[in-house]
Amino acid sequence: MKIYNTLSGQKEEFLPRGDEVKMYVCGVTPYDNCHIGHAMSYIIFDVIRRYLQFRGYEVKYVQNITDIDDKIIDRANQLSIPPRELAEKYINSYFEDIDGLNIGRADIYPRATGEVPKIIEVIQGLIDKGYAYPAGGSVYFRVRSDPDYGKLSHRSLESMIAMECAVGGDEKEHPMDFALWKAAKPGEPSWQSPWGNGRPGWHIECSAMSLKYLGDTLDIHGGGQDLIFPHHENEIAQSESFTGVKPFVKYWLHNGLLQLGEEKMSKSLGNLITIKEALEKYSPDAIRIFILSSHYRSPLTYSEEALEAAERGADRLCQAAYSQGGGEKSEESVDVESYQQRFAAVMDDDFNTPQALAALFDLARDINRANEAGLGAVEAQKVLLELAGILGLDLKPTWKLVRPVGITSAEEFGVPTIIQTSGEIGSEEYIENLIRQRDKYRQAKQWQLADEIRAKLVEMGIALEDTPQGTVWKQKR
RNA sequence: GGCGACGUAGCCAAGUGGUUAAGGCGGGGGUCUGCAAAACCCUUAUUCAGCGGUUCGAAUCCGCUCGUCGCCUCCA
Repeated sequence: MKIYNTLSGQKEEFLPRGDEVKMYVCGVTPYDNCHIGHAMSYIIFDVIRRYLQFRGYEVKYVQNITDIDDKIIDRANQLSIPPRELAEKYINSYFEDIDGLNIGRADIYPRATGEVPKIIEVIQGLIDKGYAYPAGGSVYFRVRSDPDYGKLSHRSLESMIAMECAVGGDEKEHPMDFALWKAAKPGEPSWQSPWGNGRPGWHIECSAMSLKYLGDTLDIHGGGQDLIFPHHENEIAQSESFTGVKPFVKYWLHNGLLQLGEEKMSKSLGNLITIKEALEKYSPDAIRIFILSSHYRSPLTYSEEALEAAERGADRLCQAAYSQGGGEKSEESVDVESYQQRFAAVMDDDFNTPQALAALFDLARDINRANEAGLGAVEAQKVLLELAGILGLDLKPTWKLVRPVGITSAEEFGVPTIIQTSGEIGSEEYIENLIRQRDKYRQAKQWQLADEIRAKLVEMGIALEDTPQGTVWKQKR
């Protein structure tokens, strides 16, 4: 298996250090609802984890929650609620979102506020070794003490300072030095430390948590490309300086960013579509297909059109997974092995999900073809579901079958122009009664009346399909 | 200003030196169907932003031009 490593800028053979793959992905700062840019990142790493497991690896997956930072404090103050309450609310919202998108949960979700002792331990260690210094109640990392600083983002300290963006902090020795610990301001939540009351800086929690839960070296560390600098660069500096062990991370993986229109979708720009909004309009499978149909390292632009295309694609896969063959011949006619191999081969090449999806669509066509010819495709359908499952696609059947009814008396067509049915309007009972009524008209070859009912159902957003087994229907999204 | 990515059919999007340029959506024609729907079959890029170069051979490598985007500040 080959994986593209941001650190080397190349695809590398994937060789985890132990039996268990140690995987860490940067999580959310819960001060607002997540948008589909976040969904993109978490879906991609969910697929990577599922695929590793499929390939037989044990995976230990840790994802942090930054439940204390400037934005949480600001927003909480605006709303006049405690920061903890705000964070709690959006952590719950986050879990609803990932569950809704069929994203598997990480094994551990450590929270910054729950890891303060470990954070203090790491900071103290860095001070002791001369990599950090306290100043004015805060503690800063001394970037000049790390000769490797800039190796992930491929830039030099000189080039960073060249842009006179060196902001603030007269107390810092070097403009690029960054905070490990922030001195408490009045009214902010704070913790006691050897340097006075304060709270953790942004980058230090990830170092502390990954060291604590996964050890000195991780196999995979993931996140969006916007985290490469400064966040991940700083994590490397902190972790490698603290442990003296290199590398901190064997494979750095970064996903491309979701664009909305001409710009990156982001909370600060406010140009976003939340996961909840997306899930109201589209199925989880459609959202996943949309995201996985482009390579994870490429940027992707959100559009309604693309999501709708993905929705139809999801329908197509689902249809193929559950369609019934007409024939008696049970002999398997699809070469499932070639599809399994093709799927694995493209996923082995830096998780080429667009190619993996292409394989699934080809397999779906083969299944339909077999069914059309009355040949067996049961095994192929199982394989389709299995491979789709690696991409986190559920392919849940949405069609419901209504069996045909016989005509019991001619009177049933006595007052044919009035569509009447029992059950609460819009309920399943109501819909299925209408379908049975239409069925009777069809058997009596009263096409116009039958079509009238179908038109009424279509108006209600119900799609009908007449099959040899009966009429199936579903609510269109 | 520095670093990086990208520009492939109506739309989305793979492919990165050599047989017919994946796949999805959409469009057109057909089969099936009472009609539909779904499905299946055929079809939809002689060509990969433009211009040069390297090569027996390039969408794929190199240079330049144009255009778009990301990072360098909080961000998945």
